[in-house]
Amino acid sequence: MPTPQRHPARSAPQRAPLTRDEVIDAAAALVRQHGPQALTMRRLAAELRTAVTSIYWHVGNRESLLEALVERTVRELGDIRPRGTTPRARIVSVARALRRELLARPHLVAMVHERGLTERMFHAAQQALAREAHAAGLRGARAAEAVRAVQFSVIGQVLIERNRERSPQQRPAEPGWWEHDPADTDPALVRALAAPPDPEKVFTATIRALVDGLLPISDSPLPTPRQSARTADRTAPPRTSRGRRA
Amino acid sequence: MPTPQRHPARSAPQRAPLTRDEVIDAAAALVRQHGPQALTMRRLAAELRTAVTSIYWHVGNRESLLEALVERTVRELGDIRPRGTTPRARIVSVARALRRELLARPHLVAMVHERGLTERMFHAAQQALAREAHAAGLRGARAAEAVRAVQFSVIGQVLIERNRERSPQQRPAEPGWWEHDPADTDPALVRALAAPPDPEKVFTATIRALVDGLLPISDSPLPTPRQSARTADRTAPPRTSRGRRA
DNA sequence: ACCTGAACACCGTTCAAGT
DNA sequence: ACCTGAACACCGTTCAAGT
Repeated sequence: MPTPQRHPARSAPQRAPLTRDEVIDAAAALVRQHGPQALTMRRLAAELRTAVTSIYWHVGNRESLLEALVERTVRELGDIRPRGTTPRARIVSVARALRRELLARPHLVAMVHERGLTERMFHAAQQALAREAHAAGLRGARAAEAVRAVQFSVIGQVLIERNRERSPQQRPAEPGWWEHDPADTDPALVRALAAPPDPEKVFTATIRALVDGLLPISDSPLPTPRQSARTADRTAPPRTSRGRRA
Repeated sequence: MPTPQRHPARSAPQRAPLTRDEVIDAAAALVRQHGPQALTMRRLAAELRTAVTSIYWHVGNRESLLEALVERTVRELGDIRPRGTTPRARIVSVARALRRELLARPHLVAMVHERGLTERMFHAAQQALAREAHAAGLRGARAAEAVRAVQFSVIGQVLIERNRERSPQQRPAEPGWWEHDPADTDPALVRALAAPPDPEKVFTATIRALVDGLLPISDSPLPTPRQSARTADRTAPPRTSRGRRA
Protein backbone atom coordinates (compact mmCIF):
# COMPACT_ATOMS: atom_id res chain seq x y z
CA MET A 1 0.00 0.00 0.00
CA PRO A 2 1.60 3.24 -1.13
CA THR A 3 1.64 5.95 1.50
CA PRO A 4 0.46 9.21 -0.03
CA GLN A 5 2.71 11.26 2.22
CA ARG A 6 5.86 9.91 3.82
CA HIS A 7 6.67 13.02 5.81
CA PRO A 8 4.43 13.54 8.85
CA ALA A 9 1.90 15.81 7.17
CA ARG A 10 3.59 19.02 6.21
CA SER A 11 0.83 21.28 4.96
CA ALA A 12 -1.71 18.77 3.62
CA PRO A 13 -4.91 18.09 5.63
CA GLN A 14 -3.56 15.53 8.08
CA ARG A 15 -6.13 12.70 7.70
CA ALA A 16 -9.26 12.10 9.79
CA PRO A 17 -8.92 13.42 13.33
CA LEU A 18 -7.40 10.86 15.65
CA THR A 19 -9.73 8.93 17.95
CA ARG A 20 -9.11 7.12 21.20
CA ASP A 21 -10.05 3.81 19.63
CA GLU A 22 -7.59 4.32 16.82
CA VAL A 23 -4.84 4.82 19.35
CA ILE A 24 -5.74 1.65 21.23
CA ASP A 25 -6.00 -0.31 18.00
CA ALA A 26 -2.57 0.81 16.93
CA ALA A 27 -1.17 0.01 20.36
CA ALA A 28 -2.64 -3.50 20.23
CA ALA A 29 -1.19 -4.06 16.77
CA LEU A 30 2.20 -2.88 17.93
CA VAL A 31 2.18 -5.26 20.88
CA ARG A 32 0.92 -8.20 18.85
CA GLN A 33 3.51 -7.73 16.12
CA HIS A 34 6.60 -6.53 17.91
CA GLY A 35 6.06 -7.39 21.56
CA PRO A 36 5.31 -5.23 24.59
CA GLN A 37 8.67 -3.49 24.61
CA ALA A 38 7.87 -2.00 21.19
CA LEU A 39 4.93 -0.08 22.63
CA THR A 40 6.46 3.31 23.32
CA MET A 41 4.52 6.52 23.07
CA ARG A 42 6.90 7.87 20.50
CA ARG A 43 6.81 4.83 18.25
CA LEU A 44 3.05 4.72 18.56
CA ALA A 45 2.88 8.34 17.47
CA ALA A 46 5.11 7.60 14.50
CA GLU A 47 2.89 4.67 13.55
CA LEU A 48 -0.17 6.94 13.70
CA ARG A 49 1.65 9.80 11.96
CA THR A 50 0.89 12.28 14.71
CA ALA A 51 2.77 14.14 17.36
CA VAL A 52 3.42 12.26 20.58
CA THR A 53 1.49 14.79 22.51
CA SER A 54 -1.71 14.11 20.56
CA ILE A 55 -1.74 10.64 22.00
CA TYR A 56 -1.56 12.10 25.48
CA TRP A 57 -4.62 14.13 24.74
CA HIS A 58 -6.61 11.01 23.81
CA VAL A 59 -5.47 8.45 26.36
CA GLY A 60 -4.02 10.49 29.20
CA ASN A 61 -0.74 8.66 29.65
CA ARG A 62 0.97 5.37 29.02
CA GLU A 63 -0.52 3.81 32.12
CA SER A 64 -4.10 4.47 31.01
CA LEU A 65 -3.32 3.24 27.54
CA LEU A 66 -2.11 -0.08 28.90
CA GLU A 67 -5.18 -0.24 31.09
CA ALA A 68 -7.43 0.19 28.08
CA LEU A 69 -5.52 -2.45 26.20
CA VAL A 70 -5.81 -4.86 29.08
CA GLU A 71 -9.49 -4.08 29.44
CA ARG A 72 -10.06 -5.02 25.83
CA THR A 73 -8.14 -8.28 26.20
CA VAL A 74 -10.20 -9.23 29.23
CA ARG A 75 -13.36 -8.61 27.21
CA GLU A 76 -12.11 -10.67 24.29
CA LEU A 77 -11.55 -13.62 26.57
CA GLY A 78 -15.07 -13.25 27.89
CA ASP A 79 -17.06 -15.79 25.95
CA ILE A 80 -16.09 -19.37 26.52
CA ARG A 81 -18.71 -21.95 25.72
CA PRO A 82 -18.42 -25.51 27.04
CA ARG A 83 -18.87 -28.37 24.58
CA GLY A 84 -19.68 -32.00 25.19
CA THR A 85 -22.36 -34.04 26.90
CA THR A 86 -20.85 -34.86 30.28
CA PRO A 87 -19.50 -32.44 32.87
CA ARG A 88 -16.13 -34.10 32.48
CA ALA A 89 -16.01 -33.49 28.74
CA ARG A 90 -17.36 -29.98 29.15
CA ILE A 91 -14.78 -29.03 31.75
CA VAL A 92 -11.99 -30.36 29.56
CA SER A 93 -13.40 -28.38 26.65
CA VAL A 94 -13.38 -25.17 28.70
CA ALA A 95 -9.78 -25.79 29.68
CA ARG A 96 -8.77 -26.38 26.07
CA ALA A 97 -10.60 -23.31 24.84
CA LEU A 98 -8.94 -21.27 27.54
CA ARG A 99 -5.53 -22.55 26.54
CA ARG A 100 -6.14 -21.76 22.88
CA GLU A 101 -7.29 -18.22 23.64
CA LEU A 102 -4.36 -17.54 25.93
CA LEU A 103 -1.76 -18.86 23.52
CA ALA A 104 -3.27 -16.77 20.72
CA ARG A 105 -2.26 -13.52 22.46
CA PRO A 106 0.66 -14.26 24.72
CA HIS A 107 1.95 -10.70 24.95
CA LEU A 108 -1.36 -9.22 25.93
CA VAL A 109 -2.01 -11.98 28.44
CA ALA A 110 1.36 -11.25 30.02
CA MET A 111 0.42 -7.60 30.25
CA VAL A 112 -2.90 -8.40 31.84
CA HIS A 113 -1.11 -10.52 34.38
CA GLU A 114 1.47 -7.86 35.11
CA ARG A 115 -1.29 -5.39 35.83
CA GLY A 116 -2.87 -7.68 38.39
CA LEU A 117 -6.00 -8.55 36.44
CA THR A 118 -5.39 -12.24 35.92
CA GLU A 119 -8.37 -13.20 37.99
CA ARG A 120 -10.73 -10.95 36.13
CA MET A 121 -9.44 -12.34 32.85
CA PHE A 122 -10.42 -15.80 33.96
CA HIS A 123 -13.76 -14.96 35.40
CA ALA A 124 -15.87 -16.11 32.45
CA ALA A 125 -14.09 -19.43 32.38
CA GLN A 126 -14.47 -19.68 36.14
CA GLN A 127 -18.21 -19.23 35.88
CA ALA A 128 -18.42 -21.93 33.22
CA LEU A 129 -16.33 -24.30 35.31
CA ALA A 130 -18.43 -23.62 38.39
CA ARG A 131 -21.57 -24.49 36.47
CA GLU A 132 -20.08 -27.79 35.34
CA ALA A 133 -18.78 -28.66 38.78
CA HIS A 134 -22.29 -28.11 40.06
CA ALA A 135 -23.73 -30.27 37.29
CA ALA A 136 -21.27 -33.00 38.24
CA GLY A 137 -22.68 -33.03 41.75
CA LEU A 138 -20.10 -31.02 43.61
CA ARG A 139 -21.34 -28.42 46.07
CA GLY A 140 -20.02 -25.48 48.04
CA ALA A 141 -16.37 -25.29 49.01
CA ARG A 142 -15.78 -28.66 47.42
CA ALA A 143 -16.95 -27.38 44.04
CA ALA A 144 -14.89 -24.23 44.44
CA GLU A 145 -11.84 -26.38 45.07
CA ALA A 146 -12.38 -28.24 41.83
CA VAL A 147 -12.90 -25.04 39.87
CA ARG A 148 -9.72 -23.55 41.21
CA ALA A 149 -7.66 -26.67 40.67
CA VAL A 150 -8.60 -26.75 36.98
CA GLN A 151 -8.11 -23.02 36.58
CA PHE A 152 -4.70 -23.04 38.21
CA SER A 153 -3.52 -26.01 36.23
CA VAL A 154 -4.50 -24.35 32.98
CA ILE A 155 -2.75 -21.12 33.89
CA GLY A 156 0.36 -22.88 35.11
CA GLN A 157 0.61 -25.11 32.10
CA VAL A 158 0.04 -22.32 29.59
CA LEU A 159 2.60 -20.11 31.29
CA ILE A 160 5.22 -22.83 31.16
CA GLU A 161 4.34 -23.76 27.61
CA ARG A 162 4.72 -20.17 26.47
CA ASN A 163 7.94 -19.96 28.42
CA ARG A 164 9.34 -23.03 26.73
CA GLU A 165 8.57 -21.56 23.33
CA ARG A 166 10.45 -18.40 24.15
CA SER A 167 13.66 -20.12 25.19
CA PRO A 168 13.73 -23.23 23.00
CA GLN A 169 16.78 -24.81 24.61
CA GLN A 170 16.58 -25.13 28.35
CA ARG A 171 20.33 -25.79 28.58
CA PRO A 172 20.64 -29.55 28.07
CA ALA A 173 19.56 -30.49 31.56
CA GLU A 174 22.87 -30.67 33.40
CA PRO A 175 24.17 -34.22 32.90
CA GLY A 176 24.04 -36.47 35.91
CA TRP A 177 20.90 -35.03 37.33
CA TRP A 178 18.85 -38.13 37.63
CA GLU A 179 21.48 -40.79 37.56
CA HIS A 180 22.85 -40.19 41.02
CA ASP A 181 19.60 -41.25 42.59
CA PRO A 182 19.11 -45.02 42.49
CA ALA A 183 15.55 -44.82 43.79
CA ASP A 184 13.91 -43.73 40.54
CA THR A 185 15.21 -45.86 37.72
CA ASP A 186 12.23 -45.20 35.53
CA PRO A 187 13.56 -44.28 32.10
CA ALA A 188 10.07 -43.82 30.72
CA LEU A 189 9.34 -41.22 33.38
CA VAL A 190 12.58 -39.37 32.74
CA ARG A 191 11.86 -39.43 29.04
CA ALA A 192 8.31 -38.21 29.50
CA LEU A 193 9.49 -35.30 31.64
CA ALA A 194 12.31 -34.29 29.32
CA ALA A 195 10.38 -32.60 26.53
CA PRO A 196 6.75 -33.15 25.66
CA PRO A 197 6.56 -33.58 21.90
CA ASP A 198 2.97 -32.37 21.63
CA PRO A 199 2.10 -29.77 24.27
CA GLU A 200 -1.57 -29.90 23.37
CA LYS A 201 -1.73 -33.63 23.93
CA VAL A 202 0.11 -33.37 27.23
CA PHE A 203 -2.18 -30.58 28.26
CA THR A 204 -5.35 -32.49 27.56
CA ALA A 205 -4.06 -35.59 29.29
CA THR A 206 -3.13 -33.64 32.39
CA ILE A 207 -6.46 -31.88 32.60
CA ARG A 208 -8.34 -35.10 32.02
CA ALA A 209 -6.47 -36.81 34.84
CA LEU A 210 -7.11 -33.88 37.09
CA VAL A 211 -10.83 -33.82 36.35
CA ASP A 212 -11.02 -37.55 36.92
CA GLY A 213 -9.60 -36.98 40.35
CA LEU A 214 -11.80 -34.05 41.20
CA LEU A 215 -15.22 -35.15 40.06
CA PRO A 216 -17.26 -37.75 41.88
CA ILE A 217 -17.01 -40.83 39.71
CA SER A 218 -20.17 -41.69 37.84
CA ASP A 219 -19.94 -44.18 35.03
CA SER A 220 -23.39 -43.35 33.75
CA PRO A 221 -23.56 -39.96 32.00
CA LEU A 222 -26.05 -37.43 33.30
CA PRO A 223 -29.43 -37.30 31.63
CA THR A 224 -28.91 -35.17 28.53
CA PRO A 225 -31.08 -34.39 25.49
CA ARG A 226 -29.21 -36.91 23.37
CA GLN A 227 -26.01 -38.87 23.44
CA SER A 228 -23.58 -37.85 20.74
CA ALA A 229 -21.30 -40.62 19.56
CA ARG A 230 -18.51 -38.14 18.85
CA THR A 231 -18.09 -37.12 22.44
CA ALA A 232 -19.03 -40.40 24.03
CA ASP A 233 -15.96 -42.22 22.76
CA ARG A 234 -13.53 -40.08 24.76
CA THR A 235 -15.93 -39.27 27.54
CA ALA A 236 -15.99 -42.48 29.51
CA PRO A 237 -12.80 -44.41 28.84
CA PRO A 238 -12.26 -47.72 30.58
CA ARG A 239 -11.31 -47.15 34.19
CA THR A 240 -7.60 -47.59 34.68
CA SER A 241 -5.65 -48.67 37.71
CA ARG A 242 -6.66 -45.54 39.55
CA GLY A 243 -9.76 -47.09 41.11
CA ARG A 244 -9.98 -47.87 44.78
CA ARG A 245 -8.29 -51.05 45.85
CA ALA A 246 -8.84 -51.49 49.56
CA MET B 1 25.62 2.80 60.46
CA PRO B 2 27.14 6.22 59.77
CA THR B 3 28.54 6.67 56.30
CA PRO B 4 32.02 8.15 56.55
CA GLN B 5 31.62 10.05 53.28
CA ARG B 6 28.32 11.18 51.88
CA HIS B 7 29.64 12.65 48.67
CA PRO B 8 30.74 10.10 46.06
CA ALA B 9 34.36 9.98 47.13
CA ARG B 10 35.96 13.26 46.19
CA SER B 11 39.64 12.78 46.83
CA ALA B 12 39.58 10.15 49.59
CA PRO B 13 40.53 6.56 48.66
CA GLN B 14 37.20 5.38 47.24
CA ARG B 15 36.61 2.17 49.28
CA ALA B 16 37.55 -1.39 48.35
CA PRO B 17 37.56 -1.94 44.59
CA LEU B 18 34.15 -2.96 43.28
CA THR B 19 33.56 -6.64 42.56
CA ARG B 20 31.11 -8.39 40.30
CA ASP B 21 29.46 -10.08 43.28
CA GLU B 22 28.99 -6.77 45.01
CA VAL B 23 27.18 -5.45 41.97
CA ILE B 24 24.87 -8.46 41.81
CA ASP B 25 24.22 -8.25 45.56
CA ALA B 26 23.25 -4.61 45.27
CA ALA B 27 21.05 -5.35 42.28
CA ALA B 28 19.25 -8.12 44.18
CA ALA B 29 18.72 -5.82 47.15
CA LEU B 30 17.34 -3.12 44.89
CA VAL B 31 14.86 -5.52 43.29
CA ARG B 32 13.80 -7.04 46.58
CA GLN B 33 13.21 -3.67 48.23
CA HIS B 34 11.90 -1.47 45.47
CA GLY B 35 10.76 -3.80 42.73
CA PRO B 36 12.21 -4.65 39.32
CA GLN B 37 11.54 -1.23 37.84
CA ALA B 38 13.91 0.30 40.40
CA LEU B 39 16.83 -1.65 38.99
CA THR B 40 18.38 0.87 36.62
CA MET B 41 22.07 1.01 35.91
CA ARG B 42 22.25 4.57 37.10
CA ARG B 43 20.44 3.98 40.36
CA LEU B 44 22.55 0.90 40.97
CA ALA B 45 25.67 2.99 40.46
CA ALA B 46 24.41 5.58 42.89
CA GLU B 47 23.69 2.87 45.45
CA LEU B 48 27.23 1.55 45.04
CA ARG B 49 28.73 5.04 44.98
CA THR B 50 30.49 4.50 41.68
CA ALA B 51 30.23 5.74 38.16
CA VAL B 52 27.68 3.99 35.97
CA THR B 53 30.38 2.90 33.63
CA SER B 54 32.21 0.94 36.33
CA ILE B 55 29.23 -1.36 36.51
CA TYR B 56 29.50 -1.98 32.83
CA TRP B 57 33.08 -3.05 33.29
CA HIS B 58 32.03 -5.68 35.84
CA VAL B 59 28.85 -7.11 34.41
CA GLY B 60 28.91 -6.21 30.73
CA ASN B 61 25.44 -4.75 30.40
CA ARG B 62 22.01 -4.75 31.94
CA GLU B 63 21.02 -7.97 30.19
CA SER B 64 23.93 -9.94 31.66
CA LEU B 65 23.27 -8.47 35.07
CA LEU B 66 19.69 -9.71 34.99
CA GLU B 67 20.91 -13.08 33.81
CA ALA B 68 23.26 -13.35 36.76
CA LEU B 69 20.47 -12.34 39.12
CA VAL B 70 18.16 -14.95 37.68
CA GLU B 71 20.88 -17.58 37.83
CA ARG B 72 21.30 -16.94 41.52
CA THR B 73 17.56 -17.16 42.15
CA VAL B 74 17.38 -20.49 40.37
CA ARG B 75 20.19 -21.79 42.55
CA GLU B 76 18.50 -20.54 45.72
CA LEU B 77 15.38 -22.50 44.86
CA GLY B 78 17.47 -25.61 44.34
CA ASP B 79 17.10 -27.51 47.57
CA ILE B 80 13.63 -28.70 48.39
CA ARG B 81 13.35 -31.59 50.79
CA PRO B 82 10.11 -33.57 51.08
CA ARG B 83 8.71 -34.22 54.56
CA GLY B 84 6.22 -36.78 55.75
CA THR B 85 5.84 -40.54 55.75
CA THR B 86 3.55 -41.21 52.80
CA PRO B 87 4.07 -40.14 49.19
CA ARG B 88 0.87 -38.14 49.46
CA ALA B 89 2.12 -36.16 52.45
CA ARG B 90 5.56 -35.74 50.90
CA ILE B 91 4.16 -34.42 47.63
CA VAL B 92 1.98 -31.95 49.48
CA SER B 93 5.00 -30.86 51.51
CA VAL B 94 7.00 -30.24 48.35
CA ALA B 95 4.18 -28.16 46.94
CA ARG B 96 3.94 -26.11 50.10
CA ALA B 97 7.68 -25.57 50.31
CA LEU B 98 7.67 -24.47 46.69
CA ARG B 99 4.89 -22.02 47.35
CA ARG B 100 6.67 -20.56 50.34
CA GLU B 101 9.92 -20.11 48.44
CA LEU B 102 8.20 -18.50 45.48
CA LEU B 103 6.18 -16.09 47.57
CA ALA B 104 9.31 -15.07 49.47
CA ARG B 105 10.85 -13.51 46.36
CA PRO B 106 8.00 -12.59 44.05
CA HIS B 107 9.92 -10.00 42.04
CA LEU B 108 12.83 -12.27 41.30
CA VAL B 109 10.55 -15.14 40.40
CA ALA B 110 8.75 -12.88 37.95
CA MET B 111 12.07 -11.96 36.42
CA VAL B 112 13.10 -15.58 36.09
CA HIS B 113 9.83 -16.28 34.36
CA GLU B 114 10.19 -13.35 32.00
CA ARG B 115 13.58 -14.62 30.97
CA GLY B 116 12.17 -18.01 30.05
CA LEU B 117 13.81 -20.02 32.82
CA THR B 118 10.70 -21.07 34.70
CA GLU B 119 11.26 -24.71 33.96
CA ARG B 120 14.82 -24.70 35.17
CA MET B 121 13.71 -22.95 38.34
CA PHE B 122 11.35 -25.82 39.07
CA HIS B 123 13.67 -28.64 38.22
CA ALA B 124 14.67 -29.52 41.77
CA ALA B 125 11.06 -29.67 42.84
CA GLN B 126 10.25 -31.70 39.76
CA GLN B 127 12.85 -34.26 40.63
CA ALA B 128 11.49 -34.57 44.16
CA LEU B 129 7.95 -34.93 42.85
CA ALA B 130 9.02 -37.57 40.35
CA ARG B 131 10.64 -39.58 43.10
CA GLU B 132 7.46 -39.46 45.17
CA ALA B 133 5.25 -40.35 42.23
CA HIS B 134 7.45 -43.37 41.66
CA ALA B 135 7.26 -44.29 45.34
CA ALA B 136 3.49 -44.06 45.13
CA GLY B 137 3.49 -46.67 42.41
CA LEU B 138 3.09 -44.53 39.31
CA ARG B 139 5.27 -45.32 36.33
CA GLY B 140 6.33 -43.78 33.05
CA ALA B 141 4.09 -41.29 31.30
CA ARG B 142 1.49 -41.71 34.02
CA ALA B 143 3.95 -40.56 36.67
CA ALA B 144 5.08 -37.67 34.49
CA GLU B 145 1.46 -36.61 34.18
CA ALA B 146 1.08 -36.50 37.93
CA VAL B 147 4.31 -34.57 38.40
CA ARG B 148 3.29 -32.00 35.86
CA ALA B 149 -0.22 -31.62 37.21
CA VAL B 150 1.10 -30.79 40.68
CA GLN B 151 3.80 -28.51 39.33
CA PHE B 152 1.40 -26.56 37.14
CA SER B 153 -1.15 -26.20 39.88
CA VAL B 154 1.43 -24.78 42.23
CA ILE B 155 2.69 -22.32 39.67
CA GLY B 156 -0.77 -21.25 38.65
CA GLN B 157 -1.98 -20.81 42.18
CA VAL B 158 1.08 -18.89 43.32
CA LEU B 159 0.90 -16.59 40.32
CA ILE B 160 -2.72 -15.79 41.00
CA GLU B 161 -2.13 -15.39 44.69
CA ARG B 162 0.69 -12.93 44.08
CA ASN B 163 -1.52 -11.18 41.59
CA ARG B 164 -4.33 -10.82 44.06
CA GLU B 165 -1.97 -9.29 46.60
CA ARG B 166 -0.83 -6.70 44.14
CA SER B 167 -4.30 -5.47 43.23
CA PRO B 168 -6.25 -5.97 46.45
CA GLN B 169 -9.63 -5.00 45.08
CA GLN B 170 -10.59 -6.89 41.95
CA ARG B 171 -13.35 -4.38 41.19
CA PRO B 172 -16.32 -5.65 43.20
CA ALA B 173 -17.22 -8.45 40.78
CA GLU B 174 -19.69 -6.70 38.50
CA PRO B 175 -23.10 -7.15 40.12
CA GLY B 176 -25.47 -9.56 38.46
CA TRP B 177 -22.86 -11.94 37.29
CA TRP B 178 -24.10 -15.09 38.84
CA GLU B 179 -27.72 -14.26 39.42
CA HIS B 180 -28.84 -14.40 35.81
CA ASP B 181 -28.06 -18.09 35.61
CA PRO B 182 -30.65 -20.23 37.39
CA ALA B 183 -28.64 -23.42 36.98
CA ASP B 184 -26.14 -22.78 39.74
CA THR B 185 -27.90 -21.57 42.83
CA ASP B 186 -25.16 -22.63 45.14
CA PRO B 187 -24.46 -19.72 47.47
CA ALA B 188 -21.72 -21.61 49.25
CA LEU B 189 -19.89 -22.10 45.97
CA VAL B 190 -20.21 -18.47 45.02
CA ARG B 191 -19.00 -17.45 48.44
CA ALA B 192 -16.07 -19.85 48.31
CA LEU B 193 -14.99 -18.49 44.93
CA ALA B 194 -15.34 -14.85 45.91
CA ALA B 195 -12.27 -14.37 48.08
CA PRO B 196 -10.36 -17.06 49.92
CA PRO B 197 -9.74 -15.82 53.46
CA ASP B 198 -6.63 -17.92 53.95
CA PRO B 199 -4.71 -18.52 50.72
CA GLU B 200 -2.43 -21.04 52.37
CA LYS B 201 -5.36 -23.14 53.50
CA VAL B 202 -6.99 -23.00 50.08
CA PHE B 203 -3.71 -23.91 48.50
CA THR B 204 -3.16 -26.96 50.65
CA ALA B 205 -6.71 -28.15 50.18
CA THR B 206 -6.43 -27.84 46.42
CA ILE B 207 -3.14 -29.67 46.23
CA ARG B 208 -4.41 -32.39 48.53
CA ALA B 209 -7.45 -32.95 46.36
CA LEU B 210 -5.31 -33.03 43.30
CA VAL B 211 -2.92 -35.56 44.76
CA ASP B 212 -5.82 -37.69 45.89
CA GLY B 213 -6.99 -37.80 42.33
CA LEU B 214 -3.62 -38.50 40.83
CA LEU B 215 -2.21 -41.17 43.10
CA PRO B 216 -3.43 -44.73 43.21
CA ILE B 217 -5.36 -44.99 46.43
CA SER B 218 -3.69 -46.97 49.18
CA ASP B 219 -5.00 -46.62 52.69
CA SER B 220 -2.03 -48.34 54.22
CA PRO B 221 1.11 -46.18 54.39
CA LEU B 222 4.27 -47.49 52.82
CA PRO B 223 6.73 -49.32 55.06
CA THR B 224 8.82 -46.61 56.68
CA PRO B 225 11.42 -46.63 59.49
CA ARG B 226 8.95 -45.37 62.03
CA GLN B 227 5.57 -43.74 62.08
CA SER B 228 5.69 -40.18 63.40
CA ALA B 229 2.56 -39.06 65.17
CA ARG B 230 3.11 -35.48 64.03
CA THR B 231 2.73 -36.29 60.37
CA ALA B 232 0.30 -39.14 60.69
CA ASP B 233 -2.55 -36.98 61.92
CA ARG B 234 -2.77 -34.93 58.71
CA THR B 235 -1.49 -37.66 56.45
CA ALA B 236 -4.45 -39.96 56.21
CA PRO B 237 -7.66 -38.05 56.89
CA PRO B 238 -10.94 -39.94 56.76
CA ARG B 239 -11.92 -40.65 53.21
CA THR B 240 -14.55 -38.24 52.01
CA SER B 241 -17.38 -38.64 49.58
CA ARG B 242 -14.98 -38.84 46.65
CA GLY B 243 -14.72 -42.61 46.77
CA ARG B 244 -16.09 -44.77 44.01
CA ARG B 245 -19.83 -45.28 44.04
CA ALA B 246 -20.66 -47.49 41.09
C1' DA C 1 43.16 -3.98 35.62
C1' DC C 2 39.90 -0.80 37.00
C1' DC C 3 37.49 3.64 36.98
C1' DT C 4 35.92 8.14 34.98
C1' DG C 5 32.94 11.98 32.49
C1' DA C 6 31.12 13.28 28.14
C1' DA C 7 28.14 12.13 24.63
C1' DC C 8 24.53 9.61 21.89
C1' DA C 9 20.07 7.95 21.06
C1' DC C 10 16.34 6.83 23.24
C1' DC C 11 12.39 7.18 26.91
C1' DG C 12 7.61 9.40 29.36
C1' DT C 13 5.61 13.61 30.45
C1' DT C 14 4.47 18.66 30.88
C1' DC C 15 3.50 23.04 29.12
C1' DA C 16 2.55 27.03 26.66
C1' DA C 17 0.99 27.91 22.34
C1' DG C 18 -1.37 27.31 18.19
C1' DT C 19 -6.04 26.47 15.27
C1' DA D 1 -11.91 20.45 20.91
C1' DC D 2 -7.82 18.93 19.06
C1' DC D 3 -2.95 19.24 17.71
C1' DT D 4 1.88 21.02 17.93
C1' DG D 5 7.18 21.60 19.15
C1' DA D 6 10.21 22.64 22.83
C1' DA D 7 11.90 21.29 27.03
C1' DC D 8 12.73 18.41 31.29
C1' DA D 9 14.29 14.54 33.69
C1' DC D 10 15.17 10.20 33.04
C1' DC D 11 17.04 5.77 30.53
C1' DG D 12 21.08 2.13 28.49
C1' DT D 13 25.29 2.16 26.21
C1' DT D 14 29.76 3.53 23.95
C1' DC D 15 34.11 5.66 23.90
C1' DA D 16 38.27 7.88 24.62
C1' DA D 17 40.79 8.93 28.40
C1' DG D 18 42.67 8.58 32.84
C1' DT D 19 45.44 5.80 36.76
